[in-house]
Amino acid sequence: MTAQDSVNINCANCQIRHRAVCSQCDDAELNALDKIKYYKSFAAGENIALMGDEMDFLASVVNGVATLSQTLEDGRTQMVGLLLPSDFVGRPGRKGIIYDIQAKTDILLCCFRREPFEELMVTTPHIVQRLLQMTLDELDAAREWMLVLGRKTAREKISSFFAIMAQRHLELGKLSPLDAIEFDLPLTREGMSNFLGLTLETVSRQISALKKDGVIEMVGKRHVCVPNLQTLLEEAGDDSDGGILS
Amino acid sequence: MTAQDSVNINCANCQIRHRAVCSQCDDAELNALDKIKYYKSFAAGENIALMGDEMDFLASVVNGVATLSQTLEDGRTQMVGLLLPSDFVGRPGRKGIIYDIQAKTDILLCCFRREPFEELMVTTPHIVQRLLQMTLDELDAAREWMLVLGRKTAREKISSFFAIMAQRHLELGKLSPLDAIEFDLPLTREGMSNFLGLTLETVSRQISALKKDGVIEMVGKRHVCVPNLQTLLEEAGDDSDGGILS
DNA sequence: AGGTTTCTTTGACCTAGATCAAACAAAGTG
DNA sequence: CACTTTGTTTGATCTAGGTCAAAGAAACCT
Repeated sequence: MTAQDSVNINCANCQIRHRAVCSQCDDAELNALDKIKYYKSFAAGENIALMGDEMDFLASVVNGVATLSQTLEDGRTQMVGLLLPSDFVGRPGRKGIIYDIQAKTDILLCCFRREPFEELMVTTPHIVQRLLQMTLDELDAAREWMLVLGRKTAREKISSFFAIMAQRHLELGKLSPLDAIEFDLPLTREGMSNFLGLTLETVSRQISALKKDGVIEMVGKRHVCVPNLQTLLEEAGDDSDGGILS
Repeated sequence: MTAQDSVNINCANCQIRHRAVCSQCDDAELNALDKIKYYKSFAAGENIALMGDEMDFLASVVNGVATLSQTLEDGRTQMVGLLLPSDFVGRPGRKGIIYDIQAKTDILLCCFRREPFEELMVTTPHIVQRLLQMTLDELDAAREWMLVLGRKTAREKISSFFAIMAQRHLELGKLSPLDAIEFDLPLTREGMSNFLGLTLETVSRQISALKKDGVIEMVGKRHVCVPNLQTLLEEAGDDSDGGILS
């Protein structure tokens, strides 16, 4: 009922067609997928699934943002995945959900019924191959994130998060890495604190500090402007290579 | 030259045959793999590959332990992977190594030449399918680890690490989860500190504390005895389900 | 417009774990 | 066997980030 009707969606005009799990499929394979798919949207804040649930579909995020998170008995929670457009939701071969999956903005999913999808995985190598690539990329991202969680200071953590957002934005957009980059934060301060293993107060303080030091500019609470990506990367600690125009 | 000659290794008597990347292969497929593989061993402490290297093989760990880790400019390092027997080393489709890979004990790898292995991946669905399963498992493990890094206390972190070791040991062994579990630590105190995002002093202190409280017993510096797994799991904070005999 | 509710910022204080330092233990070496 | 080297333990102190508290600020009601 949200973005779903604004565009009449189908594979031909799909925005994530070239990045999602179906990106390596030919027309016949796409056709097979089309038969087992349906669109479903969730409102911001809504739970897509909770730990312990069974999910009878797998999906691609078409637009919007969702998170995966884990919570300890006493309420401490850690985000373990950030699902952006083209990302895959759910695990083939296992119905049971082991993370909470929550929509952070209004979100539209392209859902595949589990049974026939898993059958397609056997007969359609392109799907498994693409899924393997995507999973390997997620694993790399998770490992980068582990470095952030385990070894970076609060300021470096916030900078790293902004850098991830900025770079995601760069990939999708058309701008040069030398321009200023602007984007909206998909998470509240609390969301960021759960992403980074901090408290929301520390997140707020570090954002204020980065603002004061001119590393970022804020328009309202959610809109960020990064005047110089290189400076931000240095603050994040993963400067490494001179890294221009990679 | 270590474990390699103690057993005359081949697929028929391979200890990891049923868990590794080749576990779903039939005889013909195994035969194709056999043609492109060779064994290679590394001594404890030796680097298998360093960040920036190119690796012209992919491999399964046959025996021994290796680690993946990332290091910041100023020397802070975070372990991001622990490679145990049957685990897969290297990323198909990317020669460039983005983590340091180091042998922590003497280790034996079953190496596949990259080019022909990647060709096999196209023609042999069983390999890609198994690799996808294994990668999804690693991703789950990485996410569990993110919760540890981001939200657990030092005591919980150490307990979690011991719990992982104990459970790995349970899987391979034949004992009941109600027995006492014994195993050797594959890492030094510093290794554990890099695994858990702590300093080695904190690791040492927390081990002493767990020992004093009877949660674990130590024989020498490296051999651990867990008299009661349930108690350890409670200390680790992931008690959750009553969890007997799962 | 007044009144919730939700999110954010900032201040004051405290503590878990880091840092600095020293002694000890075990293993390898000449 | 004395002598490094490498790993471990324990103590004393410090500090980054957590906790507790309160006051904005924005959005959403009715």
